[in-house]
Amino acid sequence: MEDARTRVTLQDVADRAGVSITTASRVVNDGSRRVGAHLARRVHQAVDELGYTANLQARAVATGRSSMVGVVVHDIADPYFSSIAAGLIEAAGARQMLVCLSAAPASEAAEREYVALMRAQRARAVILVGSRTDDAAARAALGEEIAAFTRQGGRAVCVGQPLLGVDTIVPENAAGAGALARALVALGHRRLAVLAGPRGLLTAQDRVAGFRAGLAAWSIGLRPGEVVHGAFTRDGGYEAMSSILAAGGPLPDCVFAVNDVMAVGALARLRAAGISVPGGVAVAGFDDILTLRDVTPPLTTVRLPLKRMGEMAASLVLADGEPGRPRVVPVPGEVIMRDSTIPRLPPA
Amino acid sequence: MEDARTRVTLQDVADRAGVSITTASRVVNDGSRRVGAHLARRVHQAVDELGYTANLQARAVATGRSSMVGVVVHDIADPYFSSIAAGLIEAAGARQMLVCLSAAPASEAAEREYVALMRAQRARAVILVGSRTDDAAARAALGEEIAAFTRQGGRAVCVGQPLLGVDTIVPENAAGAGALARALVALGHRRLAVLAGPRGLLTAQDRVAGFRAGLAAWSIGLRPGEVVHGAFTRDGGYEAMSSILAAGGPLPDCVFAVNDVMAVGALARLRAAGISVPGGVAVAGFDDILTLRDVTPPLTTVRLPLKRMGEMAASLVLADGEPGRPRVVPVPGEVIMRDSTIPRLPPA
DNA sequence: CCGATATGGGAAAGCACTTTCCCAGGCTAG
DNA sequence: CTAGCCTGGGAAAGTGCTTTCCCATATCGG
Repeated sequence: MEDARTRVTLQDVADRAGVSITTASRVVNDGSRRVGAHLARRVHQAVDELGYTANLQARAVATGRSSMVGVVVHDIADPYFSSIAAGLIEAAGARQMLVCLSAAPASEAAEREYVALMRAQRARAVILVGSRTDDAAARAALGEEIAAFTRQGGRAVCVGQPLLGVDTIVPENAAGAGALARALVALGHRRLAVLAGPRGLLTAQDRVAGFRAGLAAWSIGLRPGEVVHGAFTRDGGYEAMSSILAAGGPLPDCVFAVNDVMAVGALARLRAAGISVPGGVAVAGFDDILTLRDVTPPLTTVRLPLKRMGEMAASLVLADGEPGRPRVVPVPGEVIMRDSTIPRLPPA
Repeated sequence: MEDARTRVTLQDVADRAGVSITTASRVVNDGSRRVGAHLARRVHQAVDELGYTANLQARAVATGRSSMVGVVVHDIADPYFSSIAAGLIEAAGARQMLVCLSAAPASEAAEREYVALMRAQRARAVILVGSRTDDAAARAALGEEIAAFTRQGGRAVCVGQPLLGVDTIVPENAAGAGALARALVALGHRRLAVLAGPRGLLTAQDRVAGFRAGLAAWSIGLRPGEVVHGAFTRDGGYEAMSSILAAGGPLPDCVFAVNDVMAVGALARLRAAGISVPGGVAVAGFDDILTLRDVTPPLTTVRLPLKRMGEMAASLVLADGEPGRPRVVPVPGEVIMRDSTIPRLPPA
């Protein structure tokens, strides 16, 4: 077996060094116990000559702990998630954790399946990044799987809504959208519309609700036709904007897309319609996606420290808190006013 | 130990079902051998009651094969990589592989380290996504680590330059840039400049070289001052464009940024300088990044099927070719002409 | 100079599985 | 009626590692 020859084990190392496998093991994971300098050298030499690398799987079985952490995002190609993932991967790498990534397109059933897989892998932790949905049944099933995972000794962390009973990094969607709404009204916008994202997604719902609350502070309401749903994507924004245009009435002063990606879609749709921004309609987004900072006109938005949020999630995995009392780490959003919401006329 | 109680093993299942651990194992991985219906039912029931999940690590140790594949990209927040990763993750997930992701910022030393980690994990495969560098020594060291990995039974796949002696998905950077150059000249552009990316990166070098070759077909050359290096990022493009402006001479007809992200930086710099695009200077990029399709003016570029490339890489992992003869899968780029390169005057 | 205490090495018992090999019982074919 | 074969169950030997426990030697205080 060519295979067999090349697969060198600790036993091979021990044999070649003329020591017991115990001693070889102690040398390889130095620190566990002192080994005489002479034998240690012999073992090291054998390791080099044989090109030995410890089998981490076997080690994990023997010790009962692994360094794997599972991360599930909705869509890694979406800059929102890839930014968070970047922070997560960097921080996890620095802490010697092995990150396994999976994509579960906003489906708690798929997330559940991945948590089950991580449970089978005896992963140290699982991190669920992204909005919860309003499907209570699916959420409960997911929660149960997570409970099984934590009961087994794993940690669970979520980035999104604190609805799973685990440590959670919570972007303040409602507060941010509220602040944005107030700022827009302060600028002079009076008739607002919202491109509201998918119906079931709580992040979208929170942002709409927060926006609505912010407007309410100025006694401004949103009528049904002024809230139009669509996918959380560029095309979703494009189409949602389309249906606002198709409705025919007078254009709103300002359109709030619940994320930047949709806002860009809306900009594209308006450009296609020959409507200038902000001259014809103002547009605002949410997230402050880095790659989207150079669109024209520059987009008013609510900045979320995405990369930082990923790092925070990674920290939570290590910092073991008291069980039963999940920690909640709120992350405020910062309103960034740019050209896309300059009012048609300065406020009277 | 609360821990001990909740960690249920196959032995526990066997005990509860009143069968041997052998039988329990056979039932759990059904298919290995027939088991009487009666006992099978008892085992299944025990599994359910105990909430048993097989320990995949232990299984991997026992069987000697794992389903893990390691992926290393330069920067997951970069849309180029996140798109490829998206394809990879989707395809790998469909094939029941577990994807572990790491970021190694264009450093072959870091990649080497990760390959070593995957070797220790006894991963089934490792996929290196991204440009090789011109550091031959580092590349050799990486090659050696990969060789050790494959010798051990792992597969290795690369997306980039076919320089590692492993199966490789090769974007045709030179050919694409060449085609772009010819198209730009055909449009009437005569004085060209290149924002060339980082010096050591072969992908950047290939694109510059291909562009140069394309121009040569029209007997047009690039003088030293017309090729300026910079980071493979938005800011890199911004600064490279800055130094072209700072040089003072007459503006080139068209600037080719070797990737879209840099092109967007260049657009931003030109906007800051009050130079219109394409009125003042034309700008072209490379990659056709999805999130950047809506910048203004729409960017002329060379489209690479990024997501598809990720899927192809995942396929290569499974399709085992003959050893010693690494496969090379070229991926052509498609020139996409958009508004950013409309010439100042129509060609005479 | 002797018993107490480090010190460092190794045998063996895990860890949670798979898989080979053996065996008992039931069936069929001759 | 019996040799031979299939079926399904289990004991036990791996898989590659860690860790406990035991033991021989060396060191040290009194």
